[in-house]
Amino acid sequence: MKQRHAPSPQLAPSLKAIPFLKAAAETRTIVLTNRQREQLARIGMRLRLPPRMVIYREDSAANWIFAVAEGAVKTYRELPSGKRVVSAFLFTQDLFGLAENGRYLNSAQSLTRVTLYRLPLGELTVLLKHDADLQFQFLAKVTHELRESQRKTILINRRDAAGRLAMFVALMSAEADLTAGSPGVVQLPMSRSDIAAFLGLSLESVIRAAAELERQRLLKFENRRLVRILDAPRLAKLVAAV
Amino acid sequence: MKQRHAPSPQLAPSLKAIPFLKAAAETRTIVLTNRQREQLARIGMRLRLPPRMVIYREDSAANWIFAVAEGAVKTYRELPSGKRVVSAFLFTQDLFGLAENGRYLNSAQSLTRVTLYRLPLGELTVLLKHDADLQFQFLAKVTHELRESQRKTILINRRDAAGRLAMFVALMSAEADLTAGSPGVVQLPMSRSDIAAFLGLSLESVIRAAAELERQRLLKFENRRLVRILDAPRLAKLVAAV
DNA sequence: CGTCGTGTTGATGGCGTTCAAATTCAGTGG
DNA sequence: CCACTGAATTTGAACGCCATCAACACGACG
Repeated sequence: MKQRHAPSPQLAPSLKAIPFLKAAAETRTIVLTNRQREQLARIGMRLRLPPRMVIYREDSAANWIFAVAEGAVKTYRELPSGKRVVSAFLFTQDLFGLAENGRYLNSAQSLTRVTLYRLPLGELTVLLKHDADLQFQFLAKVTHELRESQRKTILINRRDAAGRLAMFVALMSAEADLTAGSPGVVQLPMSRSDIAAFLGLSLESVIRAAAELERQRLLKFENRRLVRILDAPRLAKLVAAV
Repeated sequence: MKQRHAPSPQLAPSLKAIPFLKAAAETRTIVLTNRQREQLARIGMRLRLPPRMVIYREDSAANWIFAVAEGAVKTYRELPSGKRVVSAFLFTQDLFGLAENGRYLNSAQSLTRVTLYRLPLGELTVLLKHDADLQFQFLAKVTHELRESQRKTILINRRDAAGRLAMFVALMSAEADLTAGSPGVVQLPMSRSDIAAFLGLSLESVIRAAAELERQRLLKFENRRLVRILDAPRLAKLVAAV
């Protein structure tokens, strides 16, 4: 019945977000207290899933919110035309399971082997209404996601495919920096099609953009799931050149 | 305290959002209690501003969050290239003033004469940490904005200018429905340039798209600030045809 | 009546989409 | 270890749409 003490930091539910209030330099991410993580662990369930598993479907009853402990997940929407749009890629300490009126707004699928925390929305709501500090962390997290979403909108507004792909790699690179790994080498757990569906480009355009960035000696696509950043300063310049 | 003496719904701070939990049909929007609105009114200040007034600038210290009581506001970003991107248009019961590390991420400007509530972020934070129910309403509101932002991303993904403009008019129409007004007639408090900057199109494309929608007898642009929806069903079909 | 900001129309070129076909890659089983 | 196989990726060619540049109209305001 009793949970083990002090769950591993990687595996206990935790959230990644830049606070909206001014914070000390080292407080770049919000941190849950051990007690809060224990509370979340108590109401939640830890799941391990293989790649390509559908976690939930659009329009189904939204009974849970999910926190990524390890691995990568994509959320996507099916448009009436049959096209798939990837709303977001989620990594360690990200939350997903956005709902409206008790229904999920998109579908979610694992990209890699993932470890998730599945939190019952009803119990979580009760918990949040009793623990304002915990809720504040969630508020900060959702605010963080809102910022990310607005950034994505700006990204999508770019007309040039190479610029969009550069921004995407920069994004993934920032992600990778948080999870260690050799600098300048970025893992891409998603397929080219997923990247295209995320960037709002055709698959072919993504590939041509990748070729263009290699031609410019900014990036080197070592293989399908690995990019090396060859010239970070020039890449940053291209990313900023909106 | 008697409910009858409630402050005017239009003017007291209030928030508009569809809840993420399943709710009764009539509970389509969240409602603050009178007590909560009084608390917000106590720490906040009511402002009346003329059109075209800059409310805050990108990168300046984010000391306040704003709630629209009446009127229309736009938030926008200046890109390095000098282009302006309109992040959002805000109307009655919307919240704006998104910050990161104590700095605003965009600028805000009034489009019409507006009445705002200006809430000091520090005091609001304290209030939220003491009143979990109130905070929950803010959480719901930010979640709502996140959904809106994701919808906008999908909107922007459309390639055809006419489709984007149709979606925009549909959006404004949904907005107008909440604030009364004759059905089928939609006010556009923003300029064509603003619409273009919001939709990620050139000004000329917006105008041509408008002409195209008139040619198809879907809309009639009565004047620069007024559209009439001529054929709602076909408009809806075009909007959905993503 | 002039002027400036806003809105409109026309012509051209570039870039991404689309359709089509070739090629590589990761499994799988022999 | 190697051949097989379907999926993912890559390359090529033509077309269409939107951005851009340029000229012009309109309307509010002095």
